[in-house]
Amino acid sequence: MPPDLSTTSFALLGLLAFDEVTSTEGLTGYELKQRADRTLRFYWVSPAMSQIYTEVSRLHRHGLVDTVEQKSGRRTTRHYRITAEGRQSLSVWMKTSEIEFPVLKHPFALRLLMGRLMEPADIEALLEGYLNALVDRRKDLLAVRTMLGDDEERKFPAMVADWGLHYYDSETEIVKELKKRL
Amino acid sequence: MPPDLSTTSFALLGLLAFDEVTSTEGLTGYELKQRADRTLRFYWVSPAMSQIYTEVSRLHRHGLVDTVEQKSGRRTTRHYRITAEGRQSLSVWMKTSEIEFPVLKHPFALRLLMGRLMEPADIEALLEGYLNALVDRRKDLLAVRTMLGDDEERKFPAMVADWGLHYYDSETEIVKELKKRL
DNA sequence: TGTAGCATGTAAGCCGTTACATGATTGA
DNA sequence: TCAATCATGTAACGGCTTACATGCTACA
Repeated sequence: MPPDLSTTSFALLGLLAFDEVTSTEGLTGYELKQRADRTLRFYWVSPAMSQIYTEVSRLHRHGLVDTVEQKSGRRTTRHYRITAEGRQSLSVWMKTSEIEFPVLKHPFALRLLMGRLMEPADIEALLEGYLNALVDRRKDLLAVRTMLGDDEERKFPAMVADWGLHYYDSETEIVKELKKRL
Repeated sequence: MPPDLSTTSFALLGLLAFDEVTSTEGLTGYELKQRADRTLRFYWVSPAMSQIYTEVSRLHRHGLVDTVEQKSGRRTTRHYRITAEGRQSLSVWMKTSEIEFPVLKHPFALRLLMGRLMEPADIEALLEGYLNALVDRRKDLLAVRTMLGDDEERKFPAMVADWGLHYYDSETEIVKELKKRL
């Protein structure tokens, strides 16, 4: 039975599992944050640096990762790698944990809900603002998608990136329609 | 300048603002939770009862709501109404607060991201499970949408409900496509 | 030489949850 | 009379953020 860790913990462990395929020396906390910014943030969250370090030492305490330390001066740089136990735990978690329905925290939709309290021009500006934000986000995600390419190795991250792009496109579509309906 | 409250606080204040149109005696914490379950949970969160009571007394402390108390036996039932100051604060918040890009916590997408660690049959079951959950959710939201009807009074909640339905339909569509791509 | 990026961590505190405790009212 | 629903609240704690503190490395 895998230790009872948060989804975020397992998500980070997943990043380490994925990294294992390509590299051997493991990832630092800093690098983990970069990976999270590139993938996790679109479908989960990208935890703060301080949170990354907390999670990674928790994983270490449970034996799910091991570390390679590099000393330079009075500083220690730690590279984390998933262990056999970690792979096992992750796999069990993937198969057995309860999967909650997605949670959406949508500040734009929340404000539209209270549209009665705003001027028509403000509502229009609100939706326009969201459309612009979507353009930026889509650009970021498309860059990730392009980087992933079409090889088998990254098939699943690519699928999830396509999923995200589809979502952003769908949002753009409905928000344009809603704007017309104002 | 409105007091610095969480988005959830303002969301609850928004429910009270909306209620004011139709009723006069205000809402209890319990009723507030029911409203949140009907609307907020689809685009934000439906806070736990304990959180509702915490927020509502915070709003009271800031003078954004007032209370009408009904005593029966040794229990007190409190009805909360938005005050003029509350309306003002809410309106300022709506116009001036920074609007963050939506946050999606998507446990299904997160697992698909690590698809490499699963058997093909498990991945299929994962997506199938999400499709089923979407059917249930859509049913709930459709019931809400139907209840809202098409009168001007509830125009914005209706728009946001339509937005939600569009989102669930879009998810269903892309997940079916992804299933084929497996 | 100074600043941007790499790198690690602690402390304080907010938001929100679950568990627990209590009591009134309605209707089968 | 007993269960469901209405109704309120406290305590403990988890997860996560921001602010703060520190130091190395490369390069303009």
